[in-house]
Amino acid sequence: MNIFDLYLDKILILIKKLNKDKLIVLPESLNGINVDIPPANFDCDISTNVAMFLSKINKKSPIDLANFLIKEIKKQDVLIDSINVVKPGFINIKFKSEYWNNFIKNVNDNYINYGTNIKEKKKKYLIEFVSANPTGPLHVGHCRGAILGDVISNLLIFNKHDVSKEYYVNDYGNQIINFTKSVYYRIREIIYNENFPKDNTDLYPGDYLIDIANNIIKIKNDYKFDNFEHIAKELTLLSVSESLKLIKGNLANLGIIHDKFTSETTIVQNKEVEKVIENLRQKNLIYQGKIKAPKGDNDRGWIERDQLLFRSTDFGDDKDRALQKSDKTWTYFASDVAYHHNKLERNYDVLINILGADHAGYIKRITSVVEALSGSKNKLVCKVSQLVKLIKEGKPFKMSKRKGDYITVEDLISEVGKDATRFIMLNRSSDVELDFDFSKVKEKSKENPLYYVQYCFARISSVFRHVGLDINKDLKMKEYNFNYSKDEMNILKKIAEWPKCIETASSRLEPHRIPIYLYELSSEFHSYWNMGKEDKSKRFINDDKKIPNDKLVFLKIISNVIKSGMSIVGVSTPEKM
RNA sequence: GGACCGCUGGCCAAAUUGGAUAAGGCGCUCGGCUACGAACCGGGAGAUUCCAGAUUCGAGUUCUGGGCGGUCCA
Repeated sequence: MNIFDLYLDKILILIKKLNKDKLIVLPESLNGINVDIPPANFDCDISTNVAMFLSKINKKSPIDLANFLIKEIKKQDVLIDSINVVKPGFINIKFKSEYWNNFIKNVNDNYINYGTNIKEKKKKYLIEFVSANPTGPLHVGHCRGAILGDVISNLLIFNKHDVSKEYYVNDYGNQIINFTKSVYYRIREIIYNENFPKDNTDLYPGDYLIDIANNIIKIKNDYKFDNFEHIAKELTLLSVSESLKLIKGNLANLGIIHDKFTSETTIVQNKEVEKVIENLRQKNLIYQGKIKAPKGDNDRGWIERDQLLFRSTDFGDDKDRALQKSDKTWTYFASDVAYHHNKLERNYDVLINILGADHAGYIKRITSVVEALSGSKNKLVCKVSQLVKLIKEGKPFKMSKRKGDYITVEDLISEVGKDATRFIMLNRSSDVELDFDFSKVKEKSKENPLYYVQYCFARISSVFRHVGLDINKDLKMKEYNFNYSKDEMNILKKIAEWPKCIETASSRLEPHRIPIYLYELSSEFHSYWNMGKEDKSKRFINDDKKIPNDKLVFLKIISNVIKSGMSIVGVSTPEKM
């Protein structure tokens, strides 16, 4: 129940009728007329710009047109308490308490789905996120995109879409060979007491490799591990599988479970790369050619090579992209093209990729390919999360996988906790770099906005506890004829904004709006709570140790919205803290 | 050289997607627990929204040009 959308529909019907009656003129498109939340300092519930929008075409001043329109609006809506025209031409409407009682009843009766966007057409989504190389456990840098992807999934699911969460495993190529070699040397270190070649910078030095090595030795106790080439294939499979175990464990600790893991090796072995290239060739989008050196880069010794290229410039990319290296092996891009073709063949309405800022340059070429293969520009949506700037003891901290010098997801969770990690990573627009001061977050965990919202829920729970009611049970009300105070109305109006928050967050893939909304709602609630110290009428429990029905419903719908918001964010709402 | 992201009080930042007097937090400052939980609240100081143009009833938001920071470019 989105009261803003509902009222917009009403207004659209009205102006169409007025147009039919030749009382006003309408432009071709009515996009731009909206019904919104008025600023806090106006004593009204909703606000519309309809008069300003129509003023020009009607050759009337917004104010005059608004004055005409408010008479018509008032005629057809008996639940309006007051309606007036303000400065540039806004129409502000305040509803009678009957309207709000209906609203509250509706919200309370359907609280599980309150906020769900019922107008949205149900779609099948495939969302790919994390997809970190399977060469070790996840570190803090992976965290943000992981949480972003997971919460976007939750949002889409909340809006009743069909969502499949997928992880693309890059288990093919040089990185993986080096990784497997590293495991091999660790195994030899354990069995034969040989030193791990620490000066070989191609290898991965991290200690977790020792655990992986030990696990593999247990599984393959009949192996001698005396010739890398002989066992490379099997050792690769084992190493990747062990590494994925670590990663899945990390993700599970963050509260993230993917539906499917797709292996790059499998894509390549099934000849899917050849198939998709043939497909593109038939569309005349493939050719043998050379890429020009980037300008201003002449001093780095650019050699022009003859390569198999995809015409991504046809789709707005700034250069065509290589599918095959000069040694005829496929590029990373080529297998990714095949992977996206694979996704497309599985018939989703929308594909979403969550990428880190360091891969943003990759977006144009991959969206180009998907457009080429699917014929649709909006089939693939890429969402970039900007980097997390790590700060340790006041100084920027550069992580290096090579040196084994990085903060893992496990470190983070054991220090800060899953819930706080999720909330912090989400509390900011993904377009903005995030300063993550490791030591500060540890110290100040109590200042974390997570606790602020959780505390709000805990306070409400405590009221329920005091009067012997269960906050988790449905609240049945026979009658809704309450008269809420102005302070209470402000909070209820905030509750009315919830569906709008969900809609924007979901349509724009901006889940950070949810923690921000929850914080604002909590803030208004805490403020109201404290009023009870000075003014007994604002307390929930009265002198008879009972709670009046109006206050009970009031608390219940607030707690429901917090609970449902927090579950989208993927964090808990404890009843006691 | 190009692409993408950002630029809003001392610091971190939000902004109903073009709306009304630009939120909130940290820090600073003054105040509030004999409690439905102070992990909270109230008051105060602090702004030319990087610069210059343009679009219009109206620009932090759109467009053009420029500046700074970040990320990336077989």
